[in-house]
Amino acid sequence: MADIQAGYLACPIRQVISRFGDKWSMLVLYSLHASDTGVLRFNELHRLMTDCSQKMLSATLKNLEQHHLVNRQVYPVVPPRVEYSLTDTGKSLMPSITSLIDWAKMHFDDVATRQLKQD
Amino acid sequence: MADIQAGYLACPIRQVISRFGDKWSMLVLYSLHASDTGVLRFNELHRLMTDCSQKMLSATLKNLEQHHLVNRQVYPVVPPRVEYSLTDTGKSLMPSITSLIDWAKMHFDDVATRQLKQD
DNA sequence: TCTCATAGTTACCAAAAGGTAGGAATTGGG
DNA sequence: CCCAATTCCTACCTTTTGGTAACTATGAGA
Repeated sequence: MADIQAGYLACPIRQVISRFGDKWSMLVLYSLHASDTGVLRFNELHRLMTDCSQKMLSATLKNLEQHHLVNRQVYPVVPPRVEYSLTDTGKSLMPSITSLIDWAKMHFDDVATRQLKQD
Repeated sequence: MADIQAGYLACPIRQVISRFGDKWSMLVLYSLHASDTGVLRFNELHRLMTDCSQKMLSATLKNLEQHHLVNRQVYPVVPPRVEYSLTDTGKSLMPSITSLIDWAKMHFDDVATRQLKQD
């Protein structure tokens, strides 16, 4: 309770929201987490998230890399090969994210169904 | 893994992001969760989140109410008294949110410190 | 020489989010 | 009669977010 008011920088919720509260970050993290090898190339990610533009995927990955949640491994070949994977910090975040996802799976089916009935 | 591609409506991450990925929703939920009685009036919430404008607090609460995460109890007195509290669905979300918060507390002190050193 | 593939970047634009300031409704108290 | 208190709403504006489309670099293969 007390720490809510304890200032902008000290508030963990704001930290979370400002870092992966955007439209695509969690999806990227979860995609990497859920992939067989834990490693995905740019276009592989893009194929998993077709409605994310190249621009946004690129920006999202850059942001996640800057916050040390994903690794970016570049192979100097042509055509370029770049592989993304979760850092240890990124991996440590996944239980919290999957917890959120599990909650959503349990509750949003109802909501979606309810909404469909109403519409 | 497979369900990422399974369409927009079926993706639980998008459901979460679109519902409480905004700037204030999680803060409201957590404020209610962390308060002594579990009940807060509009101005009490506002005092806990002074940098949230009245407009945004009002909009956030309306949104959370529409998604059945908070109850809105109106007492027809003058001046008006409106009390907000978590619904059972809202309460069921809290473990996931506190998990995220705990993760952030563990990891963002480092990040903040690192950033301060670099700046 | 022409094309293809990869992993982006850039310019431009539209939409959404969010801030500020003021209003509105009500009625008990001075 | 006027003001204060509470919970909003509205108009207006700025900032942020995100989309589209085109462009870049490079070397391998036709």
